[in-house]
Amino acid sequence: MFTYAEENYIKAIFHLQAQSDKEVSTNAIADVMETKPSSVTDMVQKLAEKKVLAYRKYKGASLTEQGRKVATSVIRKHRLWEVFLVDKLNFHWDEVHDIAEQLEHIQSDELIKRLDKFLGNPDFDPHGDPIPDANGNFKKTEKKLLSKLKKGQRGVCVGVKESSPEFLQFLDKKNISIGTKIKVLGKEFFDGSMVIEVGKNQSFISKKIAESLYVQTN
Amino acid sequence: MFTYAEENYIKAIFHLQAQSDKEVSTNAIADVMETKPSSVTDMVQKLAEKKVLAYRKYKGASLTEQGRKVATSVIRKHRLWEVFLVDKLNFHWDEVHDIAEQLEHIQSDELIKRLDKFLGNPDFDPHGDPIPDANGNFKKTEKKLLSKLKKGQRGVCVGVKESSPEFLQFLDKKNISIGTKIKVLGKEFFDGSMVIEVGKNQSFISKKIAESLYVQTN
DNA sequence: TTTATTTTTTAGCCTAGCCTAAAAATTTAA
DNA sequence: TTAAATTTTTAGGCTAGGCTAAAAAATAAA
Ligand SMILES: [Mn+2]
Ligand SMILES: [Mn+2]
Ligand SMILES: [Mn+2]
Ligand SMILES: [Mn+2]
Repeated sequence: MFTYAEENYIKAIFHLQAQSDKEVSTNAIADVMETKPSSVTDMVQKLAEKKVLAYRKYKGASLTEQGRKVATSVIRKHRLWEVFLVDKLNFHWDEVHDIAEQLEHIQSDELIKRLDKFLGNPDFDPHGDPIPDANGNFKKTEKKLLSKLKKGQRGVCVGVKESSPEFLQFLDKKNISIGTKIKVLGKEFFDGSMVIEVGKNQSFISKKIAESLYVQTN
Repeated sequence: MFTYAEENYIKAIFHLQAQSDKEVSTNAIADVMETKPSSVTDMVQKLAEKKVLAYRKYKGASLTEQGRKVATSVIRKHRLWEVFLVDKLNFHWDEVHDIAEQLEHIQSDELIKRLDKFLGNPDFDPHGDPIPDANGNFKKTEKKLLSKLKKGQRGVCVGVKESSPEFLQFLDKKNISIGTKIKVLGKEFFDGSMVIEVGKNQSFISKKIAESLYVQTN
């Protein structure tokens, strides 16, 4: 139905819209797709003809319901495969993204149905990102950025905002992973840095890090 | 390194050479690839430049050592994924080929290493075809066509020469699968048909079928 | 409210992989 | 050993998905 390139564009636009919700600019898409704006214009015009997005010249693109359906399907596949790689093949969470980028394009509804079952119908991927169901619905959770916590508050790490290998490896060094309990021991107003307790140890965390970690408080 | 199309051509040429060993003709390749001979000429010329095959105008193509390496790697992946689909996701053996055609192109040595281990380092795929090791070596077996058996001889089904869903579903109806014990009760000289014993039942088998089933005698 | 800058689109070109039609080489038949 | 049939290659064209350079529109600055 859709080529790999088309699926990747649709997915990228979905993620961009998740941030701002408005129409997505040509340049923004070119940025995340690592292509030139002129190539993006070509592609969004084709995707508009295919009815997966609405496109207004000089204004931008926004996915139609059909487009959202395609996007969530690809995202569902990506995240299920990541669970497979970590849970079944014992990959580390910083190694799975690139392989999942390939696997997400494999076409077979039956395969995904069975994979989902085989994995125990997981709700979250190894980075704490929610896995949409077959209808494209995400389970809502009340996670917040670690940076929002006040001194003395506790939270459980439930996700990462960015899942680059570099950042994930940094978290490993700090002994932080999904499920880790974190307590804010101190917070520096001036630069937003924090001192946190992880297990029996305490760590210094910059603002940048505190803004890349999702926690759940209860 | 190689595109999907290139990998598919290389794999097809490998399989054609496995039959005859000589140079493979343009038409033969076009046939199995379901493309036109002119497209094949284009592609083999490109693959010759990439050193995966030797090509002599009007004579045909034959894989180099490098080409064989690529082919066996793709075949290894295809068959390992088929094992995964059948053993882990409970697909039936007639459903897995098309999905494996996609999965065989996923690029990650580490993935295949781990998948192989996860599956228990299988030697054969669900159709009885040998899975080459990481160096491209196939385990030799002394299988023969069921049609070679004489009246009274027994054998165990170890493979199918052709694995189209239609044929596999036909075998299901006859209660034949990998590991099934078969005894030749009668053989018709005139048309090569056979009467065989499968479990407690007996079946009539045409020559075409008897020439599509591999058995091992001991 | 002009002018300058930035963003976006258009025009034209490229490669991969396919196609058809025609030419050339090879093989088979007479 | 010529003629006919088949196989293979070449020539030219098409679509997908990129690119650069130039034009046009939108936005920001003066
Ligand atoms: Mn990922
Ligand atoms: Mn993820
Ligand atoms: Mn197969
Ligand atoms: Mn097989």
